[in-house]
Amino acid sequence: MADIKSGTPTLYLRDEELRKGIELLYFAYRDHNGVPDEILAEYGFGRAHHRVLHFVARSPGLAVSELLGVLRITKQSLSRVLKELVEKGYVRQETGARDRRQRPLYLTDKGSELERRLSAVQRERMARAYREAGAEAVAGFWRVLFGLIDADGRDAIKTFIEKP
Amino acid sequence: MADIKSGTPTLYLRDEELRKGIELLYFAYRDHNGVPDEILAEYGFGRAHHRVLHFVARSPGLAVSELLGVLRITKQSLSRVLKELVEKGYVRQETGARDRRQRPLYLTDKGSELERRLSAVQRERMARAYREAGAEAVAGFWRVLFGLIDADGRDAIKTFIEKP
DNA sequence: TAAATAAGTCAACATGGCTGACATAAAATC
DNA sequence: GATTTTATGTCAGCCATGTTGACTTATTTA
Repeated sequence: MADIKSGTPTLYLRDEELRKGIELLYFAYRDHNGVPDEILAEYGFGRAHHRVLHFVARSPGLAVSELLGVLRITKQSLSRVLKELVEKGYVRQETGARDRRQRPLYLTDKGSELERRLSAVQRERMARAYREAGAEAVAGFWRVLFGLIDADGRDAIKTFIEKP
Repeated sequence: MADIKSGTPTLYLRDEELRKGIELLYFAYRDHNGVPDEILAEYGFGRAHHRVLHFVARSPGLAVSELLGVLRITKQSLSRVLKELVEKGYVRQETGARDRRQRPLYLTDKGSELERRLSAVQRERMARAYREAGAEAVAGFWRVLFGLIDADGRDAIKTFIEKP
């Protein structure tokens, strides 16, 4: 209705396109995490555990503070899941070589195994989507997702992901 | 390190590409919901309320069972947020015309206002990402996201979104 | 008339965010 | 060398939102 007054008819199409992105993002994100959630439940874990496993697998030796920066949660929230992962033998903490206050994080063999199991189902789904959509679509997928990330978020992930 | 032993160099690129999609999806989804979450908090609402507002705005007159089907949550979970939205005057429930057991959902003026406020910030961010990425990228974005959705999920959203 | 369906409700539990306060060890600074 | 800052950990409690299970009411369908 605001559209009628605004006199910019192209806005209709535009809004429809924006809404489509918003909804697809919601449904895709949900289904992308569906199977991993079921697997995690077998272990008494949740999505938060998965994130820790993912980023520790991604950057072995990651400091706790670095992980906090990536996840953008409080240390109390992280502590809860990290503690469980360490106690159950999925994550190992060493003492920092340069700075002995730090506790660099590593996956144990058991942790690597679970991480691979979880990421396998996500990678398979992602691979299927890539295959169905084609290489050009994949490049566009990355570009738009990157554009959705906050300015400081883009900065924070620079070490992980180069600008697509 | 496992990679060095595996001897399948083509796998590197592929896995890197899949991981990139997985991580970008995580960061983009998080930031996409950041500002709306803050706005919702002003009203004492959460993301679940936003979803209800979104889909009721999207399909006025939606039956409760249809909303449950789209959101894929239990009616007890929905009940909690729907009740609040109705009590606080953001959502209105009528009695179904054809089937009087149904309670078609509509946004009140107040509800529409909030929904527009929430969707505005998401649409602005999405528009910025579209603009930065270009029209071709947007098409690819849709195609890959669609491919990430479960087979039955694709079915369920047919009424909302045509296959990109 | 009986059975199925749409919606609502109560209770209890789990996950994973949050704030606030405080403790310890190590590094950095004065 | 003493002090301050930093990295990490911990306790306690709150909130939002998902779950299961059991049960009710009104209405439609068979």
